[in-house]
Amino acid sequence: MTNDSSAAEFSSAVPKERRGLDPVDRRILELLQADARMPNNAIAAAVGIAPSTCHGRIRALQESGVVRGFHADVDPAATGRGLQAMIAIRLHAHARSNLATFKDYLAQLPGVESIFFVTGDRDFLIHVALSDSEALRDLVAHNISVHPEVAGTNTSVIFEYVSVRRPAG
Amino acid sequence: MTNDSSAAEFSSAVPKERRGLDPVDRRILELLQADARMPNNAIAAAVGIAPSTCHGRIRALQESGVVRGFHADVDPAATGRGLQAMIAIRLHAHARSNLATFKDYLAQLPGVESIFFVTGDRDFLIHVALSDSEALRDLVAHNISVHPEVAGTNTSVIFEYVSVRRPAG
DNA sequence: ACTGAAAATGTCATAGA
DNA sequence: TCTATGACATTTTCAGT
Repeated sequence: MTNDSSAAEFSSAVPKERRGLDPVDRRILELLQADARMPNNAIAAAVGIAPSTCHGRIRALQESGVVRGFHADVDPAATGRGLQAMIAIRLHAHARSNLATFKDYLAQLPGVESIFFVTGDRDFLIHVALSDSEALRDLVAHNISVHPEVAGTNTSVIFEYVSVRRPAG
Repeated sequence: MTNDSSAAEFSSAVPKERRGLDPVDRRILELLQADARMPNNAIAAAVGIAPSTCHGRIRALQESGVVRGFHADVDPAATGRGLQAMIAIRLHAHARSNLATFKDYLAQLPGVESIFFVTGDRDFLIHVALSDSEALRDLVAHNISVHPEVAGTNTSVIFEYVSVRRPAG
């Protein structure tokens, strides 16, 4: 299993946080991405290590920030927000100094699912999920367009949104 | 199994799938969105119902499709994909009949995190996470732009991506 | 819908490779 | 340092009420 050469000494002494992830770690991550509620011992069996070792690895992955959290994927339509849109926002040139503040403002708006701060002809893209077109119009008209830093917006309705989950490999 | 109280009969006989969500259900959903690994009995205590009842509600929410799954949030940078981008894709007018096929093609490409099928001047927006700019260039040049159905692409690098989690309310 | 018991699971301490 | 085994605490699950 382990070789007895002196080189092995060095490689195993390196802390895990500073190295790349093991194949085993990557496999654990894939399984947890597919199902965050998969039991620890089932994960251990799937990747071929002991449950306690697996538990320690998962804990290390969380504490090192590789795993940022575990979240339920809730259907927006089921909670009364069946209309999704992508709103592109362009800011005035002089307003680009305090982008963090504007980002926090966007995060507080109702229905905002995610925020992309991008290069190119637009500054922000925000993905929103709202009850209906009236709520979308209100959001853009009353909360975004009127903002003094906003130079312009461009709203696209989302017909379909797919979050791609990669299979184990 | 059957109770003899006529009043309780009516209120409990309504199937949960056809009604709107209870305030208790909504609270459970919020907690699970914040932390999918929160223990059932902790959720039950937080929302003020018995663990068995809470467990039944969570199972019903899953089976009715309100909860689509539980997923680990893994930092893309930690798995060697530190460069994120949003690629806008415009299709040829004649190619818009088989959008589902093209969507499946996109979903199979490496690094694709999510796909937005939108209205407006673009047809698709895809959020990708890749190792470096070379991988991004390869993806656009060799896998997207060359596709016969693609009329044009527009790539924006993502400086920051924030997934907004709404607090309990 | 609640309570309590049994089964399954998660967690931690200790020890070996 | 990584891994494995076993004891213990917690949680899930299912019975009855």
